[in-house]
Amino acid sequence: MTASDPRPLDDEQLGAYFALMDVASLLRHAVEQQLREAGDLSYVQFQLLATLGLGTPTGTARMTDLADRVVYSRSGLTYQAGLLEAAGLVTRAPSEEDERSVVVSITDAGREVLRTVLPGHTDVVRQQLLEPLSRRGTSALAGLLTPVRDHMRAQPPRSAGRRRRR
Amino acid sequence: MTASDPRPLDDEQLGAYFALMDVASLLRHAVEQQLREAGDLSYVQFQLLATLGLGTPTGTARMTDLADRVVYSRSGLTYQAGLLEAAGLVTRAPSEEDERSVVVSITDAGREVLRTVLPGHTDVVRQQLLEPLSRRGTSALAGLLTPVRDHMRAQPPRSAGRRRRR
DNA sequence: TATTGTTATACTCTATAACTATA
DNA sequence: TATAGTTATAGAGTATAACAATA
Repeated sequence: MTASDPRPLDDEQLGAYFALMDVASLLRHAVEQQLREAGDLSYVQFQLLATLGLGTPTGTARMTDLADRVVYSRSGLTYQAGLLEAAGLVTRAPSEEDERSVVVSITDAGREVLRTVLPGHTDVVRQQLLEPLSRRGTSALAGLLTPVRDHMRAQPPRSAGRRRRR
Repeated sequence: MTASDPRPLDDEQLGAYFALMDVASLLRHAVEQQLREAGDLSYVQFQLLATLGLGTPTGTARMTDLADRVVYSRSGLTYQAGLLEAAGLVTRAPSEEDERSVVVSITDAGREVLRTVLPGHTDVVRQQLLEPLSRRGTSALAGLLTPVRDHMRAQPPRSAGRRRRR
């Protein structure tokens, strides 16, 4: 527990904070519309498919690891994974190493949906975010925010947090 | 309507996009927890109060202007404004210039809640976002994202969009 | 006719707590 | 005992369409 700085944020700090939140919020809204129309996916569902299909070599992940990465509660992931499974885009099977764990795998149909959705998705991201940033800005933004994400993720994990705090 | 670029995003572009979305998502989650505990506010409600209390000289705004800035549908804003009004944090009154419009005003109680919530809010933003960014990074981030927000907002407004597209 | 705002409604999503099963 | 995951449940939030009132 660090002592808190009593000074209010200055205009530049507030500007960075609100700009970040507004841009992400507007972008997410735009992107969600595209995903819904192109593939009947929510953004969270897209994140899950993208994590499995683009972010791992095997196309598989444990439920808890997915929850820590994408969703903030275990039951939330169970719900979303259930929807994806019902749509045939992922499968769930008990892990062979640890019988408590469940391994989620993207299916061929899941990869197909990802392929279908990706071009339009890319268009939206390019038009809304990347175009006004330009090449150099894109690089700078990634350089700034990637360490921030790492810093945030280094803090106590979301899925287990509640449980451990009892 | 611009022709779409058929090339997929490269790693740097994907990195910037996902880092932005992840950071905003994690930050929003952290901030929402603080707002709920400190002042029983959702993030949207905080945005509304902050827009009125910090973003305008008069502490007032029209419903439609608030909707365009904060929420994405008129009915969504009616709902949130209703909650804030029931809590005594804002008032709503018909505009004198245009009888169709409703002017929302932050109350003293609303400003008080804002004051109560702000120090803890600031702590979270500082610890999660600003500290790892450092001074220079904060400035750079604001410089990158403010034009992006302007670019996004220059596009057809959210509240009227659906209606006009009929 | 177009715009402002509200209402009714239905739906999606999320989190909490209780529970089962395995380590 | 601790961890992985599910279920039941309840609540918050959002959007759509239909509506009333004013410009």
